[in-house]
Amino acid sequence: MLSVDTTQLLKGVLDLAVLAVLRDDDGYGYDILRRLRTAGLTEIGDASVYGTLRRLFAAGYLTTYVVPSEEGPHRKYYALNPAGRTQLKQGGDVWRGFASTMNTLLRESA
Amino acid sequence: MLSVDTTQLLKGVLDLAVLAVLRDDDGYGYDILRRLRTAGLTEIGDASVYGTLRRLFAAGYLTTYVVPSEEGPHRKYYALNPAGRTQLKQGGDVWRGFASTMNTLLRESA
DNA sequence: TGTGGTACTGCGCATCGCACACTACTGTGC
DNA sequence: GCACAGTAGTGTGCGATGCGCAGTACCACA
Repeated sequence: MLSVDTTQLLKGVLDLAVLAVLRDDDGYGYDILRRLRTAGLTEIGDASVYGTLRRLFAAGYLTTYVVPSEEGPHRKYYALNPAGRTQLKQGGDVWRGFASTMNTLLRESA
Repeated sequence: MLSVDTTQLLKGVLDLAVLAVLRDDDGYGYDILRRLRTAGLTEIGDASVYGTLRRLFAAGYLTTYVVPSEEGPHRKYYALNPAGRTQLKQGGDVWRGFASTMNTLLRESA
């Protein structure tokens, strides 16, 4: 409610983060969650990632395939398709522009 | 819905942006809106700014005083109080950490 | 009189991250 | 055999927040 909340900062950026960690290697939800947490987004919730993956898939940015595992439940892998790569690129540009604007605002203390 | 939406990126950051533009000079809503748009947040909605000001005030980060204007309606000025300055500082730190994490994620293309 | 710019309020909506509960499979230890 | 932890996914509903839009009000100018 008050105080600085990372949750709100994630809005609109989690999509981008998920696309980013899928750029070089396909991944399944649980693994992507670990990648994001390892990367520094330590407070991310599991439901957020699964939800994001479903949204990105519904939006046509990802393809998916199921792989049975010998050490647990099946894994639903996701992979970037061309539209996803375009989105990642565009999103990155928007992010950089936005971040740059914010940095300027925060640092104009002369 | 699809495409890259600046709206979502603002979530949680608008607070910070408003605190930032109030750091050096008090301001009233309409003026703060102009400052933010000038600074680069061109697509920001007026209701967002007014709402944010009310929230920040309710949270105890701002003081306010009304100044009658000779060329239009009265103006409700807002000013940072000590809690607001603390919040600005902390928020800035959180933002920089978060932005740094995202930049790393987006640029790990070897 | 009416049109446009200034300035603020309130209502309701859409998005999205998240907590929580639930299902389900595997391996380990009692 | 059974409880338990770790892995993996789905579905529901909530809360925070930016935004569109309507409404109010004041001023200047034609």
